[in-house]
Amino acid sequence: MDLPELSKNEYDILRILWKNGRQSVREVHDAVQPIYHWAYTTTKTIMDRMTEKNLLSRESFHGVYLYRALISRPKGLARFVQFFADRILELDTATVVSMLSDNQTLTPEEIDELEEILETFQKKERS
Amino acid sequence: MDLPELSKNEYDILRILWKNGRQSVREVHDAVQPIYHWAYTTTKTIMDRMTEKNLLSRESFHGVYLYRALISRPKGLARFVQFFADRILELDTATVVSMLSDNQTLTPEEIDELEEILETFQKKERS
DNA sequence: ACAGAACTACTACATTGTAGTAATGATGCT
DNA sequence: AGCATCATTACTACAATGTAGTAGTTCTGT
Repeated sequence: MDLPELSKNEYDILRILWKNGRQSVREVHDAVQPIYHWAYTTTKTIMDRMTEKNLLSRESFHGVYLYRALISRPKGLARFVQFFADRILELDTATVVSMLSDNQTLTPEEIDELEEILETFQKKERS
Repeated sequence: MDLPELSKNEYDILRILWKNGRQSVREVHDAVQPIYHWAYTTTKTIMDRMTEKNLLSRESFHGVYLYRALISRPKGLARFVQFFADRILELDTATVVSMLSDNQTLTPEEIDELEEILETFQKKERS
């Protein structure tokens, strides 16, 4: 499973699921509501497409589907960090990663994972 | 002219033009080549669409079109900074802006402009 | 003056952003 | 228990974006 290129929408859906574990469309929808003022069916469509792409899995639970993130947070973050460091800040990713780690947004294990992802990714990119 | 939502592609084209001033498709194309391995016509299409949206202007110069950015760098950056601070780092934009300013990626005037943009933007967003 | 190279306009098709509609299933009320 | 209503789902739709091909036009070197 290689590093996906997530859209903002997709990323924000994942963010909810990383935070709250498995949830229904309704729950995710209510959670993104303050940020995106989507119609309910918009949330649904995005989540279904993400399921097709294996970014999410879903299982039926008492008549409703519950969705779950299939990629880790470091994996979801990596390309954003890469892009932001590289092309907005124009500095190396290490500085940005250290902000994330100071910040305790990610656990130390997640930081490790992120660092490793970025390393292999950058190596591949240069070749 | 309100704050545009730029795609990564669009942003990277603008980045070239901010750096180098007015350029032909060929020049921009060669400059993005290391990052995106686009076909020449892809670069062209993106730039034409950006022209339609008034992100770029173009003028004919000895039989070739030269393109120029119509928005300032702080304007182009603002939404990325906003998104990144808010949803990736989950901290306020000030911290990120201070990185940009330490970094001398932007001139002090550009930093000022960026700060102002973010302020009004966030005010609007909350309302 | 013409062959080939570069440039431009137009077209194309898949994916994403955003949402509506119709069908199906669950729930509450009488 | 039976029906009206509400929520959920599947399917469809249409514009914008990502990515590129083709055909026509212009330039340039010989």
